[in-house]
Amino acid sequence: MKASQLYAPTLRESPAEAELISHKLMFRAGLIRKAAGGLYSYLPLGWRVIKKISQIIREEMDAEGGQEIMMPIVQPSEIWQESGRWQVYGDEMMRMRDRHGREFCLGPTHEEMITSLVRAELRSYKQLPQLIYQIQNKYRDEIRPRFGLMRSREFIMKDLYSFDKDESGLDESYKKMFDAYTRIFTRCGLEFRPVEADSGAIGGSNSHEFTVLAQSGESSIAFCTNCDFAASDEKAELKIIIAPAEDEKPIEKVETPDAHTIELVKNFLQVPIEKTIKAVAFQDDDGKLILAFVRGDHEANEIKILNASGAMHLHMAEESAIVAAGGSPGFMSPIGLKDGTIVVVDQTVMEMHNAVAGANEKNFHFINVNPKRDFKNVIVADIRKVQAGDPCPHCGHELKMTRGIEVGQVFKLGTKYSKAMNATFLDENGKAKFFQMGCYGIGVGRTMAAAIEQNSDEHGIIFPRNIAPFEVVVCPINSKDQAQLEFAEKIYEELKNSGIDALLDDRPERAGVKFKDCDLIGYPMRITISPKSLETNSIEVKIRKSGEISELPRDNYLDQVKKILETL
RNA sequence: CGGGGCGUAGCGCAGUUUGGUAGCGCAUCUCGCUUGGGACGAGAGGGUCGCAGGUUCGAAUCCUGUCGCUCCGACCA
Repeated sequence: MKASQLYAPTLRESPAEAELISHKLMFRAGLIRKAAGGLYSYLPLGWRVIKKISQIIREEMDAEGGQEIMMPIVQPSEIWQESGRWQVYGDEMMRMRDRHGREFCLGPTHEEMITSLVRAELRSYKQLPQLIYQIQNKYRDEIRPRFGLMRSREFIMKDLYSFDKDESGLDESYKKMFDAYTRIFTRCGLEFRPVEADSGAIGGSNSHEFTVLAQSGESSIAFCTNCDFAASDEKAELKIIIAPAEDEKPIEKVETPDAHTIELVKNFLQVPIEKTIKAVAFQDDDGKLILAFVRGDHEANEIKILNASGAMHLHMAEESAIVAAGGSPGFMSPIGLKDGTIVVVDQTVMEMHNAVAGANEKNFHFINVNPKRDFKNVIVADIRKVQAGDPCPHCGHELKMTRGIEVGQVFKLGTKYSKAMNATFLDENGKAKFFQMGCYGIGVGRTMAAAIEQNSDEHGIIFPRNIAPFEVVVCPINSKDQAQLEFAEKIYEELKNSGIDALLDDRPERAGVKFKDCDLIGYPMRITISPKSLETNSIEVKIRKSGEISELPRDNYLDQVKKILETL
């Protein structure tokens, strides 16, 4: 490809709306353009990257026995009615009617579609397992699309669905995909972690998210400094922290004027924050009060509280509800509440001794609270959020927190969809059984964005070689100098002939302009052709990532170029 | 859905307070000059000022409505 013919409009300035580095750079480098909120066109350079990522995904899916298919984007409502998700999905689903008034949606995902497809044809255990995938646009009418390709309404996703005859088969399929994902993101040049995740609304028993480490990420993860453990902050299971043993003192009520926050209480009573217990009040959809207690320096984890309390949804409690249950906002404890109030206490709180907690009376706290002795009728569970410094639940070493971008997830669905949609096969004994299913997604556009988010500097993108729009750009200093241009063209042809994905920047621009564009777009390697090249019969190689420059003799540069590319 | 901000040339913005017939930088086109890090000079093209209605002799500017974008939050996997 010659740059003079390439549709790659680069910009000096980024649009005002772009917040993330990756968003700005994708826009400035001419990779994408916006059509409307959350809807993007991929220009030639951007699409080349997408195709390279897709190809890596294909190769790894196929290596595990995946078979590529293509299902319709437009899906009939009936299959969604069957699974019950036509209602559940809500406003996030893009819906439409045809001329006869029949309802359809633009597929936000394809569990229903694949299940309805497969149940007609896969009838025997002998046909299992099956790993079936597609790479295709998905539609989710996000309440707030943002960050360019990170959260868009139309996005490219690889979704694979596994069908197994039993749970151990599913375990195997899951493992295959887990390993394939690890290879895919490694090949894409990403620094990532598979993290244990909450399986959320898609359902199922087991789930990992593949998260690219980046400060701008939307999800927060905890990871161990010693072992492989990593989990999303919502999911991370925590060990009980046992406080040092103490003699239990009798409980005592003390006046704590205006000390309605933990900070004020600890200062007023001169106790360490680890000796305090704080409350968070929620109500469920029916208005029922749910009080959660965690140690003063800990944060309550809503998801865990939800699971522990059995509620469907939680929202912050109204003051009146707290008062009605016998509590006093800012001065709450599980002691002396009215019967029937749901109280969830963090497991670590139960191990505290002679602690400080509210007295359920304005301006009063209890001291010398011993939860095991003093708390009655409470649910004890792990309900706090992980924080930096917590011990790893696997090995006990210190956990650290980081932010990340979720680029893929793997779910064990089990029989959730096969049951709902009555998808069965006959087993060895001729008995009908539900498929054990798994689903495995990768956001292709998001992977591109994440790669850029993780690989850039003040000059622009630094593409990992495997997903770069071109591996090498050949850049004559002065394209109007016929000798230089011819020299560059020869190099370009030689690179192409030896299988290297090269671009010739033959634009009649000044060298500075071309260099700036090369850096902005982020080709891993630039080969500069200058008058000196002609004189000494050599080429100059510049590595985008390191800025390193080297002279290579014209005769045998190809092997060295290949060798260097291997490292990028 | 709540709260803030914004819609003026492809991009970034000024002009709006105090109505008087639209401007700057970048980009684009032509010519000259220049060619190792976004040069310079001269010239040119490009905007129903988001849309609709109203006030006015006159509206980018004031009023009403509407659409869209965007940020924070809530919601959601």
